[in-house]
Amino acid sequence: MKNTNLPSSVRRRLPRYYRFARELLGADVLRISSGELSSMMGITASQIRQDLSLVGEFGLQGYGYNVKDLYSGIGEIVGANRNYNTVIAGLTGIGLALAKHPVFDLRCVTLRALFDDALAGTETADLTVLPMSYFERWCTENETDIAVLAVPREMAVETAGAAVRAGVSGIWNFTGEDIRADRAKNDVAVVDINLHDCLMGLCCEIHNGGRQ
Amino acid sequence: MKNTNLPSSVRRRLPRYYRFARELLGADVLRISSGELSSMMGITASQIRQDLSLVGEFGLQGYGYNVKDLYSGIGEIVGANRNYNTVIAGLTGIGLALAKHPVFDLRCVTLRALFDDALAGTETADLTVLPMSYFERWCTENETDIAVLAVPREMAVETAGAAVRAGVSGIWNFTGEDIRADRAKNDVAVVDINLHDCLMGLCCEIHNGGRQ
DNA sequence: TAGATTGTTAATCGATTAACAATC
DNA sequence: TAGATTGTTAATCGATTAACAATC
Repeated sequence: MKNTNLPSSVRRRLPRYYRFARELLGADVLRISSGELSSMMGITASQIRQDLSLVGEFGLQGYGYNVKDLYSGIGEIVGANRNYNTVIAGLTGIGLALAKHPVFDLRCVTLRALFDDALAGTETADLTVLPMSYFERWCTENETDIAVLAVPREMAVETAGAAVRAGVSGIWNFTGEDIRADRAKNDVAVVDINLHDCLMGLCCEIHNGGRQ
Repeated sequence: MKNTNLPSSVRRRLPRYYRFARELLGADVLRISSGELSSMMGITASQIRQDLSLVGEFGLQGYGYNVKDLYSGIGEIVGANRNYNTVIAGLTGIGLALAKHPVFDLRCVTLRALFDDALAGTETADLTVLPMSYFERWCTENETDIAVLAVPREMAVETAGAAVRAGVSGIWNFTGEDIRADRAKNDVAVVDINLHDCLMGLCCEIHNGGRQ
């Protein structure tokens, strides 16, 4: 690891680099040049070299990047070697789909508990669903790292509050209500996924003539 | 409408402005200043004034912004007054959740058809699910604007190709495979939602000490 | 009029790209 | 050695912020 104080623009690209590195590794590719990676990823070779040089030192002049080093190097910065205990609150709609989604095959993320009143007591994804009233206490007692919020929008703020009080480190919010880091607490990372805004963004791109 | 050639940074923020304008309108707020909006949205008042002045002229010096004008003005640029015929391909997991999700209550987006082999013939969201083999022809014959891809990853490229051949204007891609505009066609807008990258991004933020 | 708040300009800041010397 | 490709610097480009005159 070279520089922990990466520009946020670079840090935001890391998960994608990491995915490509993993896929190359899975395909038994040993080395790759910035030029090849550039055409695979659709970004400039210059940007790739600039980014990767800030992240670490896995390149070899005249040769390219060693895929294995790339994968483990990015993994370290991205935090893929730790384990993140994760829970989902709300299983009506998106929550249930996420519980079964391959995204939770990520080695570093472990789904530990599911909360939903209507489905409490049933089994999903090898877990027994718990009622929402258990949410805050369970998260507090079980060192929860990530809370996925998929409750109805009206419950969003309340549930986010419970997650923060329970001491989670990150919130992945699908409720449609903005949670935002500044509303939570300084040391809680928040990613708001607003499907509404996102679809409207696509409409906007279409309306203004696609790519431009 | 003032300037169609908005910087993309501004255009990307429009859906969120639009959402806040709609909510203010729903709450019967008649006027709002950049300062008030700033604290609601968590961005600077300066950026709001800069952005909105590029978008149109709904501000009044000494008064603020007329919420109704704001809503209709942004709606026009964002393309909210048209109708987008939309289909979903793949109902295992995320696709089914999306079909039932309030995101499709957006007035300008109309869900017209659902495609899935396992569920073909059943009813969902007031529509009879069609088999995937009908996908391309149906989209061609029914002037489809947006195709939501939620098929298994292995089918992603094939299904995206079918959508492009059918002449859709936009693709909302949840498959986990990159589709990207440059892989599709110049006049097709693509929004890739990669849940995997997104969750890894949250892990990365947590690992590097939350917000910084 | 006085107070408030926009629209706009200029200054700053950060991100991307181009170019090339260093080096395997 | 010759060829290839990185790492890094400098140049460009774009986005954000600060400041204030214009104006309701």
